[in-house]
Amino acid sequence: MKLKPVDISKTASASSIVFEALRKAIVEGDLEVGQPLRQDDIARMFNTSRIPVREAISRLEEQGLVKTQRYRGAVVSGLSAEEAAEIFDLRALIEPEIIRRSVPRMTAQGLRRARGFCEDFSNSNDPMAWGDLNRDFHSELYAASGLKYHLDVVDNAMDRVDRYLRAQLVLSDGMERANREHLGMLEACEKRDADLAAVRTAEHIRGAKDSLLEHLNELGA
Amino acid sequence: MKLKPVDISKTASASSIVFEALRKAIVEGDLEVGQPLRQDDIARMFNTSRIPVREAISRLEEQGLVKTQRYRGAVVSGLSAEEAAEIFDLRALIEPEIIRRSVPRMTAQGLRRARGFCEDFSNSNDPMAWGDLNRDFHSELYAASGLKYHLDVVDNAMDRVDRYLRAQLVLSDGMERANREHLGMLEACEKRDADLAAVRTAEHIRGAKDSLLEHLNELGA
DNA sequence: ATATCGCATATTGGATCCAATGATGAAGTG
DNA sequence: CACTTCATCATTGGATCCAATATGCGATAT
Repeated sequence: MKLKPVDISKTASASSIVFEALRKAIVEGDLEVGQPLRQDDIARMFNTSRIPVREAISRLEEQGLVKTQRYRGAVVSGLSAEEAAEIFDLRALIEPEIIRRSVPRMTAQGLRRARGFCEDFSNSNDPMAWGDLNRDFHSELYAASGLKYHLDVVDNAMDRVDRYLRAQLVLSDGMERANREHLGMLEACEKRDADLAAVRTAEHIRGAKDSLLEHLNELGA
Repeated sequence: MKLKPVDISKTASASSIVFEALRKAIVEGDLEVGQPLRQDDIARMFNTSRIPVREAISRLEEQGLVKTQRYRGAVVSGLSAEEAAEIFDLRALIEPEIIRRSVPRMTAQGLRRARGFCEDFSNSNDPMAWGDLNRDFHSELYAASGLKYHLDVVDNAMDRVDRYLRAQLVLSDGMERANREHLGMLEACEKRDADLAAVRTAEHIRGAKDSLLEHLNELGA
């Protein structure tokens, strides 16, 4: 008899289910910036009491996804253009380093998976799916690095700007350009040219940032 | 009548008091790695119920300072040598960039404060105080950058390796060397040489990492 | 008419209680 | 004597209840 071992001690608790659901909803923009999170409402939605909801909210706050004021509840936190820019800058600093250390350790399967995400991304016509595929692609390229802490930091950074990233993709040439740049990154990885991959990753992120800021300015002006 | 305005809505809740106290105790090494955090005990210590304690613990987990298993509670999480090294690497990547952007914006007062921390650090004979003064010095140099998100990330990184940093300082020439390197960083800032400050910051962090790993190997061998 | 006060309601923070699960150890069985 | 079984206890996760605070609206006074 062969069984796939599953760590049963990690079965989801109510609070982590609520946390993940809220996190996803906030990150993907289903909940608007500034919208208050009513503990009662959320508890009813998940058929639980407010206790797990409160734990979830306090974890979200620790991640910077909501802001709470005592006795006044939590609201989805947004970013100013400057704050978003800063986070893109941090990504442009870290992710090239991750991919540099990842390239020499990438397997053929990993590269195939990355190419798969890249193609799915370019073929998809569903703007809702773009964000996920974009992240899948990046994550796949970074996974081989084995840099767990770096990946945590980048994941949080991407969470914080995810909604802006999605906006950037639907803007004018965002999609076409992301695609082109992804292919460039992928090629560099396949050629095992870590430095080139790093350079192209940095350019890719800075490009997304600049394009986003431009459009934000247009909207603001 | 003149009153100093205080934002009363930010007065600490029980859960945040517990959170800060536990965080400090873990970061500074007062709680040993692997030690379980009993909700009841902690609640008694703070004269509250377990509810705020649980919120505090879930926030600590979000920060990576404890690990919890369902129905088995939370334990203080430690780092392997590799994980500690990875965090130092991330610091060596980010902090030079922060200081580079900070240098042109530093005020004379800021530089004076930094020099003050640096001198206190070098004059102090209390190993317990070294860790704090070291962090104060770094924070002061970084503050002018205005890079809030970067600073958050670095703060968490420092929290995670704080106990190792303290260990490194008491090791052989750790203190003397940190002092020398701090002076070098400070000089560069005072000369308004951002690039030099960045280089010296990177060397400082990599030096601390190498020295720490060496000694860990000695202990392990 | 407007500003202020006060009360009713909504909402959060925390305490207490109950249920679910993991640890411990004693008794029974081969 | 080793090994299993099962009952007890300790501990966590969640529900319900109560207290503290904010918000909104209407009455009242100027």
